[in-house]
Parts: sequence; C-alpha cells; structure tokens
Amino acid sequence: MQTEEENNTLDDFLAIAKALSDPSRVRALLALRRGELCVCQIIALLDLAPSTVSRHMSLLKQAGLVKGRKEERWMHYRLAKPETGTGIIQASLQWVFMATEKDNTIEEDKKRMARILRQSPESLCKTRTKKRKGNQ
Amino acid sequence: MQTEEENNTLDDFLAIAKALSDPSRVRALLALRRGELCVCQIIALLDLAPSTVSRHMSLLKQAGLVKGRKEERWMHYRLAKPETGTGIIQASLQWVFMATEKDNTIEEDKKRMARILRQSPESLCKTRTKKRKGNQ
DNA sequence: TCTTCAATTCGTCACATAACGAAATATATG
DNA sequence: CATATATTTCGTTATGTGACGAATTGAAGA
Repeated sequence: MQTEEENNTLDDFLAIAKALSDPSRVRALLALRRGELCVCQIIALLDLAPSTVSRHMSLLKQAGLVKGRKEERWMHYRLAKPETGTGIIQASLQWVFMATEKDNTIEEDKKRMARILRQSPESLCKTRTKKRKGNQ
Repeated sequence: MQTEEENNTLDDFLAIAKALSDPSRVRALLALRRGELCVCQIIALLDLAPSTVSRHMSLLKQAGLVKGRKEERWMHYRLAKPETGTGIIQASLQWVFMATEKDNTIEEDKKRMARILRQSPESLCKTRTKKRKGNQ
C-alpha cells in the first residue's frame, strides 16, 4: 500500500471522502485530536449503539485516517501519524480540521469530551451498559 | 448563505465531502481545471445519461464547488473562483487536486477531454442525441 | 473451564442515492 | 405560434448506508 502507489489514487481518495461524509465519523475523528480514545469514550460522545460506533471507526481505519491499538480488552483509536500516512492522509486530516474550525457542534463536543474524560474508562463502560436507551 | 456563516460549518463541510465521494463527480470537477465546460462535453466525458450528469453537476453546485452560467441554450460550468468561495471551497478544491494527482483514470480523462474539445460543442450534442446507448 | 464484558460481526429495516427514461422547461429558429 | 434542442425535473428501480439488536469473538478474571 505504500511501496509503489502509482495508479488508483482515485479509489483511495473516494474512500477518504466517503469516510468524511458522515457527521458521526467526522465528530469522532475530530475528537481524536485530543489524543488516543477508547471506543467506549467515543460511544459516550456520539451516544450511538456500540455496534454502530464500531462500524464507523472501522471505516475511518479502512480509509487510513485512524489507527487502532488493542490494550487488554479495550480498543483505542488515534489519528494516523504523519509518518504512517501517505501524504494524502495528512492533507485530508488538515483539511477536515480547518474546514470545521468554527463549528458549534464540534465546540460542544470538546466540552462534552472533557466531561467524559473526567470519568475513568472502566466506569464509563459499565455505566453505559446499565444505561437506558429508549429511542428509535 | 454568505452574509455571516458562523455556526453550521459542519453541514457545509459534509455537503462538500458528499459531493466529492462519487467518482463521476470528482472526474467532472477535475476536468473543469481546463476551464469552463458545456454540460454536453461533460456528458461526453463521463458517458452517462444527460439527466444523470445534470444531477451530478447540480450537487457540485449546491456544495459550492462549481458555478453555472447559461449562455443561449447551453449550460456552462466552471470551478468556483477564489473570490467566490468561502475559503473552505478553495481548500477543498486544492485537496482534491493534490489527492488525485497521480491517478490513471484522471490522466485518461485529460486525453479524452482533449479529443472531445477538438469537436465543436454543437456537433457534440447532436452526435450524442443520435448515439446508440445500449447498456444497462 | 466458565463467566464477564468490550468490541466486532451479522442480519434486518428504513432511508439515501445513482442510474435510467419520460416528461417538463427554456431558449433559439422557422 | 410551432418546432427543435439542451438541460433539468420527476418517477422508478437497484444498490448503498446508517441505525439497531442479537450473536460472536477475544481477553481477563473467578
């Protein structure tokens, strides 16, 4: 994937563009600017079903925008590092960051994530399991 | 839409990302680097039904990436100019350009468009009308 | 080994979207 | 006004996608 990369740049690009065309994925990606996050923390941020969040993160990973690391039973995601990315990845990340700079939702997410980070990840997961989720 | 633009930057961004997550739209957009193009020329490039191309161009326009200009009975599209765009637009265009720099399809499209431009737009349209299109 | 639990995968549903052709619209031209 | 023609809009169909819950996987811990 990095040895030659000469022809189907378009497909790589489209995968990135698709990954970035969903609000939940963009919010998750931007939240990772803080640093590595556990899936359960992203679940808490987005307030979506674990399976949904898992799929979102998987798409971001496939596009090459984030990296995953499993520690014990928790999966941690972080932004793709400069040395890992193909240049397009880094450019894409910069693009999202600048394009969403002044967004209200993202600002709210920062505060929300600050609150989430105050709890330990362990308690977070247990809390969520017991939590009622009664909407559609 | 341009008077203040303070809060829902995310929606604008998502519209752009969605517009850029389809190969036909990206190809059309990149073809416009040459300069303004008539819809019939884009139809010839992509080899899609006129109605399909029209919809694609409409989405690109909605996202703010291209501008339309009607001259006589022909619709011409061009890239959004620096002074027109919100900054995000220009950044997005630059991003697509750099990300697809080395793509084969795009290279082919350049040659293909050169061939198309050798014909006059008028003959192009009439040709296409008579042309058989027997695939799905 | 059995249990626990975080995360993922799978199946399903509702809805979005890309493709087409047909019909409508707009703009010359007879 | 009627015709021709470029483009758009509309309706339909097939496929893609996001959401969920249920079942599965994998890593600790009893």
